[in-house]
Amino acid sequence: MDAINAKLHENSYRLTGQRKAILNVMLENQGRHLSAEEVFWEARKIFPNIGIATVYRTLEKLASLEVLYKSMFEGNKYRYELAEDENHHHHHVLCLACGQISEVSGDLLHELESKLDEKGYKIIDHELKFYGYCPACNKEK
Amino acid sequence: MDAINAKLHENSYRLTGQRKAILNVMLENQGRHLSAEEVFWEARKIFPNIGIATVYRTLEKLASLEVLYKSMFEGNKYRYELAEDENHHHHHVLCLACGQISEVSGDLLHELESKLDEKGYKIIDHELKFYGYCPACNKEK
DNA sequence: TACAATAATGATAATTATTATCATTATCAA
DNA sequence: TTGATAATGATAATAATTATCATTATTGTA
Ligand SMILES: [Mn+2]
Ligand SMILES: [Mn+2]
Ligand SMILES: [Zn+2]
Ligand SMILES: [Zn+2]
Repeated sequence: MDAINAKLHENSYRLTGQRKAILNVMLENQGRHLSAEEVFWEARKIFPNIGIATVYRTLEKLASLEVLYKSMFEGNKYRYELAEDENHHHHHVLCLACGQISEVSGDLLHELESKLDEKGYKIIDHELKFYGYCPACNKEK
Repeated sequence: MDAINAKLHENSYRLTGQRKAILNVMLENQGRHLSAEEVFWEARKIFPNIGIATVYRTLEKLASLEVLYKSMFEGNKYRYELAEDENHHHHHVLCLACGQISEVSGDLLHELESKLDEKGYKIIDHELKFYGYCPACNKEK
């Protein structure tokens, strides 16, 4: 939290009550991937008058500072999670039956990236999603 | 085109003039990734009265038959392209400077997929995107 | 401490892509 | 030819996000 505060301060972003509330929501929900609206309702429990615009603005700001990581799963809305590692993020498995999002840490993509380097590309980041069935749903069939 | 017609027929989807126009647009733009609106304007040149709703409906249908492949790049709108291979699709490199989308064929993901299999997942598909600079933009710097 | 500059907020309007509705028209199979 | 069904186009509705703007809060400085 102090690290985050410092990061905000560096960029002259003020750590207001609203932003604190949103950060608390994200900290309390580590491992989950929350939509802006979900964050909004959780944040209201801590800071009742917070507006949805502030939630969107704050999530955006925190994502741009890489405090949060923003991604899209079903293709209609963004979801946010705390960005643990500075350098590289993990990948996701989306269950086609129950919608559960689980995570994969292994990173076999450097090989492919270096192939692209050889071709003249400069790869900065990548995003990988798996679609399938989680162990629970897979067992049921 | 005959293969596509057969596919439509199997599912009792009629190959109307509008659908033919849209398919022509996609065939004439192989390698490109078109949004619904781009398809709409191109299709109007062939079939002037075609409506945007028909374009959306047709793209959706063709994607569900795997004649087209649908994906999202910048996070606001879907893009469509002809699906060449029945089995597995290619991956994309999005240039952070010029926005150009290029393609990668190599597929090193089976390794990761089999690791997930061992954990009890059943992986059906995956989606991989690289973000970086294309050779041209990379040279400029 | 008071003040002026600046940043942040909340309400709400606007935007954008997509989907739903529905009356009309086209196509198919018998 | 005809009746059933599918497809179409115009347009309304939806849903997520962004923009606007007047008001309020915070900050560093005099
Ligand atoms: Mn995650
Ligand atoms: Mn492609
Ligand atoms: Zn599941
Ligand atoms: Zn480029």
